[in-house]
Amino acid sequence: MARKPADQSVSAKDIILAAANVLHRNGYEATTMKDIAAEVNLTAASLYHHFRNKDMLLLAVLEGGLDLVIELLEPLVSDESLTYAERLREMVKVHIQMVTKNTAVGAAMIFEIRPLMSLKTPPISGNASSKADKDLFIAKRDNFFTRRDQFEKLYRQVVEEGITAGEFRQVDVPVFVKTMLGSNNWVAVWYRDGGRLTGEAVAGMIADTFVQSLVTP
Amino acid sequence: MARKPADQSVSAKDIILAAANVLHRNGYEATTMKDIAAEVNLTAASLYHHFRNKDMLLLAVLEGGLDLVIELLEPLVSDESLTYAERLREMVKVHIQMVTKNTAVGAAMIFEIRPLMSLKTPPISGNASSKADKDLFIAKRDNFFTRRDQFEKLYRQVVEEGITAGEFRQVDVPVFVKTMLGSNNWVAVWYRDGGRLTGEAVAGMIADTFVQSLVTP
DNA sequence: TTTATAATCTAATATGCGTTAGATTAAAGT
DNA sequence: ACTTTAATCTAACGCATATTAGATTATAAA
Repeated sequence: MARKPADQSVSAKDIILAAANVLHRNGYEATTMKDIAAEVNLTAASLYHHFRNKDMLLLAVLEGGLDLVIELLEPLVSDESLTYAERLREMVKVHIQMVTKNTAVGAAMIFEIRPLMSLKTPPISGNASSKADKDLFIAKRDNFFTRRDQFEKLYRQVVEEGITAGEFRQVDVPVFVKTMLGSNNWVAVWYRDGGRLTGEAVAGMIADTFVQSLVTP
Repeated sequence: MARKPADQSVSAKDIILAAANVLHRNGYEATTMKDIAAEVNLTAASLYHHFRNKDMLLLAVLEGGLDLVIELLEPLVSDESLTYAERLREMVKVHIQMVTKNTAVGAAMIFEIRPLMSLKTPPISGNASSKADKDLFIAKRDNFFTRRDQFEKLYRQVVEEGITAGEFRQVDVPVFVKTMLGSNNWVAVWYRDGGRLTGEAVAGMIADTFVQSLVTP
């Protein structure tokens, strides 16, 4: 059928990974197809063999990152062998370590949301294929936001149940969770590999901060 | 000498304010000179009468926002009539209310940092004036980051002194402060006017979260 | 009233970027 | 061997954008 040789042939996954790196470095709008291509030694045009257009590629990055965190957090939410405080601590630790280690996750969490929100002014002509592309993009984008809500809901659930169980003090759950998410996501902004602290150490400290706040005797 | 008539003539401050709004809506790279100009009923070209170029204009926005928060936080840091917990609570409240009310502050705090970090590849020719512009930009940018450090230092000081005074538990101050900043800044991302809670209410809740965490008996 | 200058506009330039078209290369299947 | 098809390239197109040049308008100072 096809092709999958030695040094030629870069997989879609490779491209997604490269895009994640560039996204993390430069942000959404400042990331060019050329930049991404260069990261895998291709030309910009070649990327279109793997992805319909730029938005689709970047969306793939965000989806991948988000799916990864959700996959790791989900089992913790309902791990009956842990107290709610322990569940929350583990979640924060996993979340932050993903953000520091996996650039796609970092990208998915920060900065990249707004450009997706508003589908820019429809270019010009009612080109047939571009109309279909746009619909596909919108569908995928909506799906991304839905997953994002699911992600946030994981945190809410643990906090809510912890309150009900009397383990946590009463807080406004949506705001408290967003407060946590802000801190966790922000790590992607300031954390640098090889700095004073490891990602794990940072994760532990931030987990402590919120658990301490919640579990006041 | 000059001119400053009725309905013509838009001040630099007006333009900065407009730019702040657009920045807050669209992010750095997605903000065009045309967008900004439209917000004050001018053409893009007219903006160049007030600012040397786009970077300078946007930098003016960020500077303005940052200066404003610093100005408001500074007196709280050393207000001897307040406990450290009270100082911290007030700082968080002021910070968040600025972020929700003043688009320039929100812009200065989030999203807009990375594009400034890396001065993109020098366009092409060694145009004389553009070289000078670039130097000026770099100088102003460095100054911005310096102010940003000062801002962060305000928080560090209060936390440090609170620990020394025995009012707060022992924490890693740099990480704790960045954790707070993440939460506070993140508010600019999710807060919407007219939502379930006022900016003030949100500010109070987030302030509680961190004070509770710090002042565990 | 004249003059200087601030503030704005219209028009043009140049460049970077996303994207498309078409040719080329290399492997897999037959 | 031959054919098909995946993966890539080179070249080109079109568009939006930042920026510049030059003309125009309006006001303050003389």
